[in-house]
Amino acid sequence: MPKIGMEPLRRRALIDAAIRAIGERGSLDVTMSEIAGRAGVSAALAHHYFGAKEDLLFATMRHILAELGRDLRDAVAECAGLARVRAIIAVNFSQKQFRPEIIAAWLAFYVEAQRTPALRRLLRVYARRLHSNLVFALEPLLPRTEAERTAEGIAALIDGLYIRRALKDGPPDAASAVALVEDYVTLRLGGRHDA
Amino acid sequence: MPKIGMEPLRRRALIDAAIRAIGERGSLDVTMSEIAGRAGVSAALAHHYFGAKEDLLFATMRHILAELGRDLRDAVAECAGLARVRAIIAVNFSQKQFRPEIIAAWLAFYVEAQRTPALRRLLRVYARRLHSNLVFALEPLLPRTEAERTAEGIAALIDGLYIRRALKDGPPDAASAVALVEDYVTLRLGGRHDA
DNA sequence: TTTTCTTGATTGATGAATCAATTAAAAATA
DNA sequence: TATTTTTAATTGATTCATCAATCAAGAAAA
Repeated sequence: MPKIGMEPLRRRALIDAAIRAIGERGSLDVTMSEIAGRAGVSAALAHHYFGAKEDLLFATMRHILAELGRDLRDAVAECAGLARVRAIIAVNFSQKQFRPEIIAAWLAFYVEAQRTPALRRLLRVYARRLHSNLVFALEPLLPRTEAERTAEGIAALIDGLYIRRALKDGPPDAASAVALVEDYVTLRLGGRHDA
Repeated sequence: MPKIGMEPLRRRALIDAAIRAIGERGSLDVTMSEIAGRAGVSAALAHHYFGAKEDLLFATMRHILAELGRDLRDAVAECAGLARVRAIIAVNFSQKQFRPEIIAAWLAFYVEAQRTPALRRLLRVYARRLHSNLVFALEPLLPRTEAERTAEGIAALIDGLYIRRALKDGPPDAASAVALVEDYVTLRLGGRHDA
C-alpha cells in the first residue's frame, strides 16, 4: 500500500482554510497566520508548502475553479440544447457554489485579478470556457450571432446576481436567481423551444 | 467676494486622486502617500483633512455615488416609461461612468463593503434607489410583479457587465453593453411598447 | 498676533518571509 | 531485532519592510 506524505493533506487543508477565512472576512486581506491557524498548523508551515502567500491564494482560486469545472462537466454530460443551458445555470446557483464563502471569494479574486496577471488569466480562461459551453448549447436553438449574444447575457446575469447577492444578508436565494436567468433564456428563445 | 479656504479644494483633489489611484491599482490597497502624492500634497495633510484612511475612502465612494446620482437625476428628468428606463441604462454606461477607474472603484468598494458596515449601507441605499427608479419607470408598462422582476434583471445585468468588463482590456465597449440591456428590456416588454 | 496650512520625522503595529532548531518517521545497516 | 542514518514535518523566534497615524514645528495668510 502506497503510504502518502503529509503534503497533499496539508495543502488541501490550507486551501479549505483559506476559502473559509476569505469568506468570513469577505476579502483576500487575510493573514497567513489566520489561514494556517484555521488549518491547525503554523504560518511557517503554510509558507513551507506554498512558498508565498500569493501562491496559496492562487492555488485557492484554482481549486474553486476546478471544483466548479468538475460540477459543470458532470451536470452537462448527456444533455444538449436547452437542457444543457439550464444545467449550466443550475450548477452556478447550486447549493455547493452559490454560498456566501464562495461568492465572497469570487468577488475578492475578481478584484485581485486587476493586479495579478496570473489570476487575471485564470479568470479569463474560465470565462471563455463558460462562454463556449453556453454557445455550444445554444447553437442548435439560435442563429450564431444570437447565441453569442445570449451567452453574454447569461454570463453577465450570473455574475451580476453573484455580486448583488454579496450586499444582501441571510442565506442566498438560489431559486429566484435561477428563475431570473431562465426567464431570460426563455425570452431569448422567443417561444421556439424546439430542442 | 467670499474667499474660501483650502479645505474644499484639498478634499476634492484628494478624492479625485484616490479615484485615480484606486483605478490604477484596481483595488483599495493604495497608500495614503500614494493618494496624497497624486494630489500634490503630503500624506500628513490627507490625514489632517480626512482623519483616517477609511474616512477618505468612504468619502470617495460617496463622491462616486453622488455623481452617478446627479447624472441619473439629470438624465431622468422629463422622461417617463420606456424612455426613462433607457435613460437610466444610458447613464450607467455613459462615458463618464463606464470607464476603467470608476469600474475598478465600484468593484473594489463592493468587496470592501463586505467588511465595512458603513460602506455596505451606502451601497445598499444606492441599490435600492436604482431599483425604485426602475420600477417606477416600468410600472406603467408592466404589472407590478413583472416590473419588480425586470428591474432586478436590469440591475443584475448592469453589475454583471461592469464586473465582466474588469477582466477585459482596451477601452470599454459601452455601446454593446447598452444594447444587451436594452434588448433585455425589449424582450421583457414583449412587444407592448405602448409608452 | 493669531489662525490656517503644511510637512518631515517619528512611532507603533502589523504581517510576510526566513531560519535554525526540534521532533517524528522511514530507511538503511549491522 | 536493535541501532544508526537520513529524510520529512513542524514550529518559535527573528528579521525586514510597509504604512497608518501622530506631532512638533515651520511657513503663509489674515
